[in-house]
Amino acid sequence: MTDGGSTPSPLPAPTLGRPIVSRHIADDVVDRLVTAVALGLYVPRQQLPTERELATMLAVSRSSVREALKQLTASGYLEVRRGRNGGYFVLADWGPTSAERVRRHLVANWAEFEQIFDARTLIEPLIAHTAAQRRTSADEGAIWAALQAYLDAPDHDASRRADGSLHLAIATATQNPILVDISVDLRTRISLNLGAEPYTDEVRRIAIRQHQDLVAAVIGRRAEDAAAIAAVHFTLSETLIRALVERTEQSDPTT
Amino acid sequence: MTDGGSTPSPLPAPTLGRPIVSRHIADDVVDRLVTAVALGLYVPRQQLPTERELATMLAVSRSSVREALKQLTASGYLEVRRGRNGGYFVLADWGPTSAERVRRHLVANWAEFEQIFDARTLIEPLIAHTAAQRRTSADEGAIWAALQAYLDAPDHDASRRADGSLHLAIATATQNPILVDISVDLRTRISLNLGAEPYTDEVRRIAIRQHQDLVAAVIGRRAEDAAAIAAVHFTLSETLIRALVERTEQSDPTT
DNA sequence: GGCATAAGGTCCGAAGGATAAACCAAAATG
DNA sequence: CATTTTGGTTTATCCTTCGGACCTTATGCC
Repeated sequence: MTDGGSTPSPLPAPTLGRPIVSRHIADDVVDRLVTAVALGLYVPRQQLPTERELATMLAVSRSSVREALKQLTASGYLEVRRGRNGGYFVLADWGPTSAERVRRHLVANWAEFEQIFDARTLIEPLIAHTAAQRRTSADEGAIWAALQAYLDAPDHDASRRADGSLHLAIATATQNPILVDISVDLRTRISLNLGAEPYTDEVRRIAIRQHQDLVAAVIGRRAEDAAAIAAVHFTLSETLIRALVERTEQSDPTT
Repeated sequence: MTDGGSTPSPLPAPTLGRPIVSRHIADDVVDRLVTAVALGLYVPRQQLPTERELATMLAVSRSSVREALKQLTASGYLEVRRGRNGGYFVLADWGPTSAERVRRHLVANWAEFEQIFDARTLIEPLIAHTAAQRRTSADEGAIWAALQAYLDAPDHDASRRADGSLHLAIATATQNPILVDISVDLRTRISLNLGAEPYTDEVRRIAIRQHQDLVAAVIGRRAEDAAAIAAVHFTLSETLIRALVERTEQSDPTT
């Protein structure tokens, strides 16, 4: 951009940000579905609504839904079965399949991960703090139920799903939908890029204890404690990812 | 949170959220331009880039830019002059023109305002706190320059613009773009709905003092102080808006 | 076995957006 | 007065989306 010479300020070309890209409906549908699965709304082996149902639910044409499902199937996220009782099913091994792909994906988006984790360890304690201050008795019930569901989770997937519900219930207790959105957004951005947060059994034991403490603090209105526990708890995910990266980097340092 | 679906079924279909609506390119352009003006990138009486320039900058067709400019002109946000040295100019009295429209707009979006202000008074202190801890010497220079520009602002518009730059500089000092985005987003959502934050001269005196204190705390790495000052400072806007609503409600309680 | 059913798979045409390009009209500059 | 720079207009074309109609596959039930 050449200097016109008539502008008094040293900003001849005020940037308006990135170019506007026209997104297709199918891309929006993909985002919705990926987010839904990432948040545990649909779990592996579960069947999605039929194409026609999805089209109605999302108020888009079946063609657009089909385009989205086609992309997700091609990416290995979904499996399709034909005929009666057929439909689209969530696949178990979500996201990048090989360690190499995980590593490549992680390092490629490392800067973004750092930012997300950082923002999370800053904001989630604030959410926990606020939730402890503001939670209603209805929130108490929801949080307690979510914790119970988490403790009772029979398998890995159910546990991951319940984890999401629990944190959602706590965020909801802030009484502020914007904070809920931010929390969900941050978690989604991690889950979207990873397929899922890593979640070994050892980690689960630690998380169980932390979740119990966090719930106790929020319900007991001990805001400072809740914030502190949340700070530690959300550092856990970050530690895990870092360990995962280092592991995969060791196993395959080339390429 | 209202119940979206009214289907009598016992919740067999997990909700995927709101229907997907296809947004037009022109709407995106409108959002960009409104945001740019709301953030002070363009001030009243200033000329926007030409249609052809905007089309190139945003990587959309001139037709789409024209559609957006047409909407903004029809809404009273922009003025257009033809011929050489013509173009689109930002109008001075931005946003709803009559008090009645302000009032209607405010009460219609009141729930959202409450949420935004609440989230802001929670998050901005966190940002100030973090900025005080992490600010580099480069940030110090930028923040100091922004404060100077704010103090030197000759008129109302320049002051408002400098206010935005100052808070942007502080958010940037957190070293986390996600936090910057959140801060900008919250401010934009207020400015978008209001046209501008109210900004009387009396308020400006208070804000000047608060800005000086805030900058001193951030630069002095006094995180707790910075958070406390930010908490007070961002309450100011809320108080103002509430006063504005009550005033307009008094002046015209009907309709 | 055979048939109805419920799913995905395919195809087509209509309608509307978005784009690019050419051209018209107005106003300032020299 | 001619040139230039701006917005204003028109047109042709391509792509997306939609809403159907219809085909294919496989299950469940008689």
